[in-house]
Amino acid sequence: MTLPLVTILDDEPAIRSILADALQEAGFRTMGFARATEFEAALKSTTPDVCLVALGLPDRDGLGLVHRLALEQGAAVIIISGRAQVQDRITGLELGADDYIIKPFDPSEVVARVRARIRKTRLPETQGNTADFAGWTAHFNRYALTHSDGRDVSFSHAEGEVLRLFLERPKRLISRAMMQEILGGAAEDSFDRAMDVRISRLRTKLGEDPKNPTLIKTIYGAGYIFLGDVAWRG
Amino acid sequence: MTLPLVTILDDEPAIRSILADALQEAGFRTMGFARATEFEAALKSTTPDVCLVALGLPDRDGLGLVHRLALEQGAAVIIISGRAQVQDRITGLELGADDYIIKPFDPSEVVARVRARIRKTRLPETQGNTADFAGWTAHFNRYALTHSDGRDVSFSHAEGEVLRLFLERPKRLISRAMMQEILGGAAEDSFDRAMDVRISRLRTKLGEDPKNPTLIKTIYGAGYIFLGDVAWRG
DNA sequence: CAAGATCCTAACGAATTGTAACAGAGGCAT
DNA sequence: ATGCCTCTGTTACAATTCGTTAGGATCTTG
Repeated sequence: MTLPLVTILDDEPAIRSILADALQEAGFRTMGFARATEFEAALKSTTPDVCLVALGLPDRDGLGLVHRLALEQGAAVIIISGRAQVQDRITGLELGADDYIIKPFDPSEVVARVRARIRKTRLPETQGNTADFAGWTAHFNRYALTHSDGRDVSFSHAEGEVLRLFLERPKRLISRAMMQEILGGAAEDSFDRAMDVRISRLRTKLGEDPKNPTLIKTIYGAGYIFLGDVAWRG
Repeated sequence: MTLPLVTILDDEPAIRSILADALQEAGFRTMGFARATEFEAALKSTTPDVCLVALGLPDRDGLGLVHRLALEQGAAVIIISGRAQVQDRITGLELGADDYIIKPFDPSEVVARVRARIRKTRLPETQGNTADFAGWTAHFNRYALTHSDGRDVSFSHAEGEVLRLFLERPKRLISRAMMQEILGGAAEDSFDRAMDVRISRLRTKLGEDPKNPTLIKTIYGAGYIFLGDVAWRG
């Protein structure tokens, strides 16, 4: 897979470049933004692994942004702030931030904290080829799903890719961009219904009620999310 | 699932009890240990969600322990240390710690950081996704509302955002600005009735009497307020 | 009560998503 | 090769979501 992507949102160019340098040196890709709106626009087409967010931006109070990022995007969020009060840190963390770094900071500590985040976010080496969820057992080695009630459905390679993608990231939002990237990242052209079709077919095999899917949820304008507890084995 | 378990490993009884109190108050189970060997013995029979680990223990160098914990147990590890040098923090984080808190610390910040860890590890349980209020139960994971009288209404993502916003702040005034902030933070540009419409649709689904809303009250010129007792669970 | 600000909501439409139907590419046995 | 089957992207159209608009309702102020 590609290098982890770290976004930097701060209105001070100096800080952006310090962080970008340190992070790139440490082996990350970076993208910098001066204002929240730009950043949000970029989020539509990419999925960062870690987002560094400054508070006190000119165009928006960063806290709300943090909240949405953490909740919807499921990305790791690290606040970088000049506000050093304990209470500030607490509210930042409560709103969904993963970490809170106070200015002035040491770039290498930031790098270390980013690494710590990524370590946890990145998947622990796709374990096995069998996973249990919601009464189903997915056998990736033989391309089949078995249900505890006896049903036995086989799935194709393409369907398996999507299923695995979901089962490896349960309860996290998966953006279309990420899916394109991880799966056969074909044309970004929004005229790409291929992914929808794959998901549609997978839903059918899982016996989802089209009007009311319970396992694979669509988040309009954002992506999909797989609900259901997954247990991998072997 | 049961309450999240937090272990505290520190040789100073005072610190153990301060942390234990704060964490229990915040709704965690805690287990305290004075020395690493005890702690390791306990690990054989339990799996903590978060481990607070002091460095400079009498019987063992904490760093090695952290490393093994992070690597083998996969548990979230937060170092609590008196060593404040940047280099200490970096090596701690590099060795696998998730966070590094410096003594002296504020107990409530520790709680906030523990919560932040757990949120990422145990999304389902901790990130409350079910709440009861006024005869309704909101199931955020399946985007549905059920009423004790049997009604079953589904809601969209955008509606869910608003509902959650309210349920997380019952009986408190929520200004329009705050809503813009936390929700789709679009343009503050004046003519934004989008929020009104969202609320309107939500009210409809809740079966509010338009003339006399009992749950979502409008405070003319100030914002909204959600009345009704909310009980989050799971 | 008038004037103006603020809020509600039905209706519209752009964007996004679901899925049935079609078509091309291989695979495989005949 | 031929015919049949499966897999999978493409197309076309239906359905859904959700912001915008606009006109009316409601509130505050003087």
